[in-house]
Amino acid sequence: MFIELDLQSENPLYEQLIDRLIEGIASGALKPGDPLPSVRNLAESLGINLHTVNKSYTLLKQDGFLQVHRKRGVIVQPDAMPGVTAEFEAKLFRQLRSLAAEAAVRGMTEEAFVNQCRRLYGDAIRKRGGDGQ
Amino acid sequence: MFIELDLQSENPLYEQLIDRLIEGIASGALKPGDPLPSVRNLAESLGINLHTVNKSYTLLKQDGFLQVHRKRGVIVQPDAMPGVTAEFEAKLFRQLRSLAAEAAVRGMTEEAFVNQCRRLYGDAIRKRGGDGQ
Amino acid sequence: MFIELDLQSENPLYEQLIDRLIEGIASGALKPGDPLPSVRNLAESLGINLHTVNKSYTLLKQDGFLQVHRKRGVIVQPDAMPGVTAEFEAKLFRQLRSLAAEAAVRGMTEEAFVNQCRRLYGDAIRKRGGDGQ
Amino acid sequence: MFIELDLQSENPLYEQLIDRLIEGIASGALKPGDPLPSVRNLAESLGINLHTVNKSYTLLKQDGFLQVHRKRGVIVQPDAMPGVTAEFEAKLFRQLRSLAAEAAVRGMTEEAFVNQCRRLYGDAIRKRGGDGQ
DNA sequence: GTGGTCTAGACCACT
DNA sequence: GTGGTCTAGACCACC
Repeated sequence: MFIELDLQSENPLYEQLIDRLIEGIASGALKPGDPLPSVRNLAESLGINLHTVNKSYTLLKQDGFLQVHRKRGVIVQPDAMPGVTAEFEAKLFRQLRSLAAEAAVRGMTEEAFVNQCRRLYGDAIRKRGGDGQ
Repeated sequence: MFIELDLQSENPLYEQLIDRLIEGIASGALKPGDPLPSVRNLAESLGINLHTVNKSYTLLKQDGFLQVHRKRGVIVQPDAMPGVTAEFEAKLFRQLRSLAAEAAVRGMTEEAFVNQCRRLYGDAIRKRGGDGQ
Repeated sequence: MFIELDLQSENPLYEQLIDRLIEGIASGALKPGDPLPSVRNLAESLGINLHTVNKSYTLLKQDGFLQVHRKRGVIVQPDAMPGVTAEFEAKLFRQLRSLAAEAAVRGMTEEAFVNQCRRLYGDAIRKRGGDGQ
Repeated sequence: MFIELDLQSENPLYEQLIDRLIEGIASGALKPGDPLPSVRNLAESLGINLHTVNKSYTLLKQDGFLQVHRKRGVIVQPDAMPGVTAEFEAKLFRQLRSLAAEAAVRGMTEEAFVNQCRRLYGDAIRKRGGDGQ
């Protein structure tokens, strides 16, 4: 799990971190039950503040992607991952609609757009069953 | 062009307005050369601040989606729309990667995800050749 | 809305504030659509930190009790309040079970316990339709 | 007395254990004078730290629910259980007020709320006179 | 040592 | 002026 954050991005750090962690779960680099670094460790290794990491963890916990175990610290959800909720569908709809419209206006064909979607989904799960590093 | 903005959204109003306008262009509701309402008019009819509309127009002009004519006011780009720039590709990549990863983790299959992408692209251009009002 | 927090309580301040605000909504002191003090104002008038108030507001927003309006600031949910979710039922179950067991062991009769429950529910909604102060 | 603790709960383990033991007394599974497992045994069978069990026992002893006999070890209070103290009344008041308010806001009727209270009280004492194992 | 909470002070985007 | 984000430093409860 090498995580890099873009300090210049318009996206807040805690959201970038959330994205990287979900991508890690999708790719299999982070497997159900795997321990995550402590808030302090991760903050230090990323060069950001402890509270920022804590916010990411807390939000991921609220959504069911992580669990906070009394003794084991923070771990990847070992039971069922959250499914496709209405909230996620709404978010997916909103963001895809906006991206699709701009792609169309810019002259990207449906096939080019759809292929990109397919490619990135494939990339996301590429390492599934892999080594975890 | 009925435009609705969500005052409770986390997305800033000016971005929502940009999205709606690009969607209007994609769908054909706004055609190249079509005049847009004046900043003042649109602001009033949407019930938002004049500066907010102005910001949206300015950004769309910078990206080449709109033109400001001395007398005709703001119009939809009558010449070539901006193409698929590196910037847009990067944005598309970033957002799709994040959405795809979350979709995968939530158990959405590749086909379901890709179909949703295709459907929304189709929706975006559905009215092309239509009346535009 | 006179709110008092117990700085000595074992309950965190942000939870106490959440409780007081929900009680305010239940009693009718806070009506749907009513504006809430700004984060800074409330923090100052309560003598606590701005971030603590912010945390309470954020959690109440996530649960659907409050809305954050672009222009109007934070307001009480003007549409439908969140209903009896599975999460709330679980929380209610857990806490009531524990309280009921201890009450029983301490010799409180079922009628005494139930009456207390009824009385506090009545208290909670007592001012409904009242003046709002 | 099958006790299960939730390692992911926000409630500390020692509080969960206290709750389970009081529920055991309420239901009759634990009768006045009954011996409790030693700190060491219980800790091992629950898979938690010895100090955690010790803390629960100590607090229950302080409140009068348990006694520590020189030779018989820890036993359930054989004489009069602690009654309805001012402290307990205050705790009951605080927690019920908060739950009742949230229930009301979420649209739970007084009857539904009170019925749930009555049901859980009934559940708590259901096994009284039963076998205790 | 862990996460949770609170305080303090600062900057920014949005309206 | 509003909420949102980030940093910094501190204390505490739990294990």
